[in-house]
Amino acid sequence: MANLTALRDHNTAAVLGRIRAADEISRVELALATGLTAQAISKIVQRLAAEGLIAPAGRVPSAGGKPRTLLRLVPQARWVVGVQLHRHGSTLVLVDLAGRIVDATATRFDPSGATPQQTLDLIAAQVEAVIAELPRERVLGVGVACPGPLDQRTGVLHQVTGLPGWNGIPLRAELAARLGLPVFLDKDTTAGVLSRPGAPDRAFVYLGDGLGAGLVLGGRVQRGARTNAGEFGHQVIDPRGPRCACGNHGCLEALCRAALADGDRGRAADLLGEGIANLVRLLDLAQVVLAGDAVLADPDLFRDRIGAVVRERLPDPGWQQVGVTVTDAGEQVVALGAAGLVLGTLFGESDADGPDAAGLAVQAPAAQYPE
Amino acid sequence: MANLTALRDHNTAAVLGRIRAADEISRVELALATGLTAQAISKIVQRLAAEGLIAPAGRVPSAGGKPRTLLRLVPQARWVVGVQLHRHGSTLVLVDLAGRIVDATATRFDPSGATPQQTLDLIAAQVEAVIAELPRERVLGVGVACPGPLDQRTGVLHQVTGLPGWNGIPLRAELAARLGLPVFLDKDTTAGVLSRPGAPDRAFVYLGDGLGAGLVLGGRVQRGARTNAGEFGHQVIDPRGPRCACGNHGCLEALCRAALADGDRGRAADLLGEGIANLVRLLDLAQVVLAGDAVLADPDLFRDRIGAVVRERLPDPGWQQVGVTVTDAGEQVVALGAAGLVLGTLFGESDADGPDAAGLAVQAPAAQYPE
DNA sequence: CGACTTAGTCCACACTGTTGCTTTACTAGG
DNA sequence: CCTAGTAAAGCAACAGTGTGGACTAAGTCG
Repeated sequence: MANLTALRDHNTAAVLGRIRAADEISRVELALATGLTAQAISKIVQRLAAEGLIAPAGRVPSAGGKPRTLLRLVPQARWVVGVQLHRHGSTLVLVDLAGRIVDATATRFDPSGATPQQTLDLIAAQVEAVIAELPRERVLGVGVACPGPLDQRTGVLHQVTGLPGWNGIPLRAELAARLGLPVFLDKDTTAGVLSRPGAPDRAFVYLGDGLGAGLVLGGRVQRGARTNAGEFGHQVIDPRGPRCACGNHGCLEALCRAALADGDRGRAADLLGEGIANLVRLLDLAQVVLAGDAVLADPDLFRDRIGAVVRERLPDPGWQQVGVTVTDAGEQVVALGAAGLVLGTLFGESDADGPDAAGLAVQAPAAQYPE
Repeated sequence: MANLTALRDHNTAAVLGRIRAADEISRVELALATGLTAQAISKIVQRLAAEGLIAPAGRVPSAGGKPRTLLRLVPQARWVVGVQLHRHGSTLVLVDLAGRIVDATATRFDPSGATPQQTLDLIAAQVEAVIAELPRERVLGVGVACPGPLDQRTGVLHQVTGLPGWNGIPLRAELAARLGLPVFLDKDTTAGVLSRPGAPDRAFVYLGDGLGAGLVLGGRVQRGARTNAGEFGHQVIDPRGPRCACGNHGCLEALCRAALADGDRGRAADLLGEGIANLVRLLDLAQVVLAGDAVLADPDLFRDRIGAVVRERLPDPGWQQVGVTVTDAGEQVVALGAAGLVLGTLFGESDADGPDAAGLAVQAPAAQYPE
């Protein structure tokens, strides 16, 4: 997969990604940013405009010549559905090209009280409901986020935590067959890191029932050899600490939950800060986004204390530029991130390249396309 | 940078990479592996053969038709020099296309006893000596590995540990000017992970004076926002542990060194195993390569105990496939990895794409090319 | 108003990988 | 030995990519 079509798609995605990142940008700046010639940008922009994805948006004051024409996304040109499936129900969001949540539904139900097939029927019905008013050809696809472990490449669930009976369910194929739309599946934390565009090296840290992380490294999602990267909570921070459900002692997750159980959010934040500082140094990250019930209960405290620990642990001024923030999407982060799985294919943030170094391997398609 | 030239280079590198990985491979298999058509492979192979990089190597028994022609690298077609610069001197290796060390020199000297300029002159002379007999146009370049921190993108050293006076030295440019060859610079641990081809998600863990890691994730080197990823040793494993030089308590590095100081290699291995298990789960790695003086002092012990800890900590059978080995390159790993920095550009393992998600950003060149 | 500057496009072009067909080189069967 | 069948590899024409040079559009400035 590295022919002329791939080249075009790659460049097109890069241009779209730049436009999204800049909100408004001129052709000249696009040429500069991508390294392509003005002529190539001109062609690509024409194609995108013909597809309705972008449109001119005013002009920049001239600097002694013809003024630059600003371009921007047409948010309503395409739509994407993001689904979070968790132990207590589902959350759906309808998202436009600009990444704005246009519609949302949260349903509480007990997935273990029904067969997976029934639950899939329910999810499919929910998706249909949310896109009912839209021209179907403008719906790019559906992203689904689940607790792991799962196989992102094949779209099959494994022993999903708290959902017995789902082991081996080919969720992606099942849903694609029901909907007739492209479906993407990934871990909830991995989806979370795609909830908003961000730095090329960043982490999404989710402290809820469990503790997990999603990683974007070198501008691409890190999924790992078995697409289950992000096990952040079970690192041993204190071998004499309390026993964790995973069998070890003093896992970061166990320590944080113990602190939260004591009502001591400050301690939980400090502990989490230690783990995040380790993470930042290991991977040289520029940005950390926090989320999860526990964090959302007191966002400022977590942001400030974790930021403080990170600054303390990374004294070198060169490292000071680590942005620690709490997600602005609240409880919809993961569903929004699931939508991001689909949008990423358009904007070039997902690693459509697959596992191969050179991006040329024969690859399992990242999405299930209906036949 | 994503034009036809880039496309060709990308495919060429992918084909070369496949040939290296397979040792011997036919055109048909190359087409299958890369997804390119047989015709495209035919053209690329012709070009590579014309450049002398590959040559036919026998045939596969026919299965009822024209037999497949096997292709393989011509190891002597190109050469690469790898340099490790450390606190006590330098190690040089001359490496052929197959990654074999053809010549090697290790020199002990005190870099702090001379000006950086003098040391650079010395290194340049050593490189010249090792390539003296070779046709210069067949020397692809020189890779240099240093302790961090440094800026890989600009090729400038920062406050290198143990080498005062080197802060701000543009090592890459200086050396390229002296040699008239492309020069690549990177952290020693990052170089180490490129010492041999390996899994797309792997780590190189070096336990010597310090403790660091090099990471290849999703088939690309993880360098991070400031190209200083790999700070593996200063994760806090035990907050009540001994004080570390970095100011924190109970860093993995401090604990390991304390164990080694006690003569207790087993404890050091177990501790390191914990850290590595955390790493494997966080990034979902398939392979871990161990190196460093401490490990080489008793390779089997480290391999076996770390392997055992990893298997114990990752009980899910899906995770069992983590290969833990000790490098076969001994004390020359880092220098060999420095050579790998150069070879990677040929075989498509390095991330020539730079930090941008789509690989299209205007980028600082990864190598310094002489003018 | 005219000279100048910058943005953006038209057109011919070089070069990529692809498609359809042919040649090469072997096995199998009479 | 000959013929049919099969698979690998190359040839030639082609579609589509980004590029380079010339040209047009739309401003500023003196």
